[in-house]
Parts: sequence; structure tokens; C-alpha cells
Amino acid sequence: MKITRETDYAIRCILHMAQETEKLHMITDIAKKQDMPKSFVAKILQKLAKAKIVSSTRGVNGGFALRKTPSEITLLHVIEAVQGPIFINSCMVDNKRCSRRSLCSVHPVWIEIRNILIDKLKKYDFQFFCKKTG
Amino acid sequence: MKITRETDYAIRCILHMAQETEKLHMITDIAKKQDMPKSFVAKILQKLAKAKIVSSTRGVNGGFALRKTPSEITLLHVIEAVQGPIFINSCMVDNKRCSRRSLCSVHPVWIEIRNILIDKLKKYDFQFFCKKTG
DNA sequence: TTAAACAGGATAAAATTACTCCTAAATGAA
DNA sequence: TTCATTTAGGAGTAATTTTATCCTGTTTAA
Ligand code: SF4
Ligand code: SF4
Repeated sequence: MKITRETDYAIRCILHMAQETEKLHMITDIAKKQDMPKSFVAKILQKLAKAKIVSSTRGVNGGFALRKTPSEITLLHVIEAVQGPIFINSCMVDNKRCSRRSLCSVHPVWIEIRNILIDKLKKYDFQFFCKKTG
Repeated sequence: MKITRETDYAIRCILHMAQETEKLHMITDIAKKQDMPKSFVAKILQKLAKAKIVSSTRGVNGGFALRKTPSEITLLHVIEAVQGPIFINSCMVDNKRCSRRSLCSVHPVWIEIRNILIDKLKKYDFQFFCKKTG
């Protein structure tokens, strides 16, 4: 697993919306405040909406808001929403199976590490992050 | 961190040489047996040689061998030899520093996870992997 | 001297990442 | 109704990284 810029932006989006959970936040505002390219942010918010992490409202005075409280949204949720399932080596993605897999002694280690990672990412929610930024 | 194909190949190289630690292994043999492209393997072995994980001998009957016993070589060694230092998000690489870093509440989490990862990767050596493949 | 084997630089193909742009659809207000 | 505003979604593009290949040079044993 590696956090791409897209995922980093996604996290910033959630971070931003978590500051004012009631308000509808427009793409332009989020992008400007968090220093991200607007049109890219638009795409990212679409992904977050599909993953039911944020809600979107079209039209005048529209925008985005969190669907859950910050404490219910974890790093894992956000990462998986934009990057898909966590993996370490491509042989862990089913369609990129390796022919040596059945006799490979390293593969199980990747699985173990992935599980540790998932566990850890589950433990960080956005209430935790908001406490620190204020 | 993500294991690229290059790193996976590097691990297979070590795995291969760990089976017969005394012998000099030629690029062609390693590549064929482990199902990897020969010219790419040549480059990878160069990296492993620079990292002092393997020794290389030129000329007729030349080849590669491990410089240490399999138990002294860890996954971390091999990964760092080909990919460089472990990181989760690019903001952890000094030259790709993010301007928001000082006030970012997420950054410390990446550091923590990286440390966990490093710790885990240190614990797996190639004697362990050889036991299983036989 | 020659064939076998690695060293190292340059470069190319493929894949992924990091975006942009355009048209459509929804919404609220004049 | 009509219009400005705001997101939706598809297509396309630029930049970067990954995954190699090739060529020339050097080392070495026979
Ligand atoms: S050799 Fe093992 S670790 Fe590498 S891709 Fe195949 S199954 Fe995965
Ligand atoms: S916003 Fe935080 S986590 Fe993201 S790149 Fe900057 S310092 Fe790193």
C-alpha cells in the first residue's frame, strides 16, 4: 500500500468537511482552502460520494457534507474508497494472481502485513484528527 | 510502501541463491528458474550487489552469491536495496516535503505505520523462507 | 586470444498517476 | 420560465513511474 496524491487529497477533503459538519461545502472552497486542484477534487468527491462517505447536493447552494460523524469515518474507509482494497504486492489482488503463489513462502507474509495495516488504519478516525488541528 | 515487480524479483533472486549458498549463480539460471526477464534481473542483481547483499564475480564461471547467511538477510534489507527507504506517503521523503506538514495531524500516523512496517519486515529473514520451500 | 559472464549507460514501451475539459442534469431564485 | 449555480460523468491528456531491452565495455578462465 502506498498513499497516492489522490488519496491524500481525499483525506484533506474529509478533514475539511469534518471542521463544519452541518454546512454544505463547495468543491471550489474545499480545493482552495486545502490547496488542491479543483477539477481533481471534483472527481475525488464523486468517489467519496459513491462510497457513501459524503453526500452531495446539486444546484444553487449545493455542495458536499459528511454522511457520518467524523468519529465514524476511519482512514481505512477513505483509502479504500479511492484506492480500492489494501494490498502490499499485486499477487494479493485476485486478478493479478501469480503462478507461483501456491508454493510461495513469502506470499503469506504479505497477507499478514496487510492485515496489520488494515487493523491499524481502522483505528484512526477523523474525530481524532480534528482534535489535533482544532 | 508497495512491493513492485522489481522488488518481488529481487526477493526471488535471494530466495534462489539461498537454496545453494556455496554455488555461484548465473543471471541466466536465476532468471529462467524463477521465471523472470533476464536483462531485468541483471539490473536487480546489480542493485543487490551495491547494497552488499550479494557478491558478484565476473568472467567465465562467474555469477552471484549471497554475501551473508540467509538468516542475516531480511525482507527489509532487500526491499530497501531496490526501492530505497520505506514510506507510506510521499511527504515522508525529505525532498518531497509538503507545505502543510507542520500543522498536519495525519502525517504522524504515516510515520507510526511506517515504523510498524519496518519493524515487521526486519523480523522475516531468508532462512525462515527457505525452511518452508525446503 | 577467445568465449563466457557481469557492469553500466541509454533508451523505449507500458502502465499508472495526476490531472483537465466539456456537456448534461439538478436546483433554487429572479 | 429562465437563468445562474453547482455537481455528475465521460473522455482525453500530460507527467511520472514501472518494467523492461540493448549495446558497448570490462573481467576472467581456459
Ligand atoms: S512469487 Fe510469491 S510473493 Fe511474489 S508475486 Fe508470486 S506469490 Fe506473490
Ligand atoms: S497533508 Fe499531511 S499527510 Fe498529506 S502530504 Fe501534507 S503532510 Fe503529508
